[in-house]
Amino acid sequence: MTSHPTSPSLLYAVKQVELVVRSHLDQILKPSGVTALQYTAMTVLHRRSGLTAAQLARNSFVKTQSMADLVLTLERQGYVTRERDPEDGRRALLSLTTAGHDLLVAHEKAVAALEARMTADLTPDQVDGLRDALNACRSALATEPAH
Amino acid sequence: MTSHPTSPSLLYAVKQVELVVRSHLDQILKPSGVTALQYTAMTVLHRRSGLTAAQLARNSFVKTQSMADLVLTLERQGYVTRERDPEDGRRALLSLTTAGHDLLVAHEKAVAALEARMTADLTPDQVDGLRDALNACRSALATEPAH
DNA sequence: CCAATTTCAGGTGTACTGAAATAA
DNA sequence: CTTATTTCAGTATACCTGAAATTG
Repeated sequence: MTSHPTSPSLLYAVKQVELVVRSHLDQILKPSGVTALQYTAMTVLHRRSGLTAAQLARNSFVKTQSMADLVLTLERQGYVTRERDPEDGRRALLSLTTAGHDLLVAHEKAVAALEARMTADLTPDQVDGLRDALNACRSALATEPAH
Repeated sequence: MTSHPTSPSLLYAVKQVELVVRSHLDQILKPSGVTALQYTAMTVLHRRSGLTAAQLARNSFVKTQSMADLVLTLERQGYVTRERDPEDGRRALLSLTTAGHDLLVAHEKAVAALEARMTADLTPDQVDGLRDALNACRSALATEPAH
């Protein structure tokens, strides 16, 4: 349909999927006391240990202070540790603690099941196409959003 | 076990696109003083005038109180009005004011340009496929997430 | 001095829990 | 009585602006 003045756009569709995913993810994570955003940051740290908060922030398109807030919470909860970079005293390198790693493992299955449920009505080819398209969308917009 | 316990997932890809879109949208909307979420709610009201805050909340997979907060802000800013449903005194029907409508019109082009930029590297077929896939993902997860 | 990162101070927006009031 | 909706009170997190401090 191309007749709506503000027809449901792709931007809206992306936001809707993110909202419904987050509502389910929050339900899964509620017992652990971490939010979907905190969990996401932890999965990034798991894959790329030793990042600084500023690097994490750029990766997530938020201001460094916002990510610093989130990291501080995770540090207080004992899921993340902060160590000075011996080669650059300005940097505080982040990594998961054992508790942080355990938390990821504890929810691995439920999160995978959520993703499987989300894509239940798609063919494998459609899933691949969705992944590729999303990555292309991210890349196309991934410029510095003016700090 | 062997490779990535938490490899980049579709859930993560969706979140990444949402984050980068929001960072651009916030830049576009900053002069107006509305956030990306408030703007999104207004586009929904534009398409479906007369919704209640509770209906809007369900549409966005958030608690009614969260949406009530957002609506209150929009009302204070003069973008939304609230009128009692004459047929059901419990309900407060929401609709855009002229100012609210004008705000949507004022940003229509910039938002469309953002979407065009996002999909610049995709073929028209890929865009259609992305839209269909996202809608399927939303539908597959769109159950009541336990109020 | 300049650039990157962190930190501090302060503020608004988002979203939640829990509970109470209102009306069908 | 039950249910849907709104409203009130309080809290934690998310995200921002602006500025200062540290180090390279």
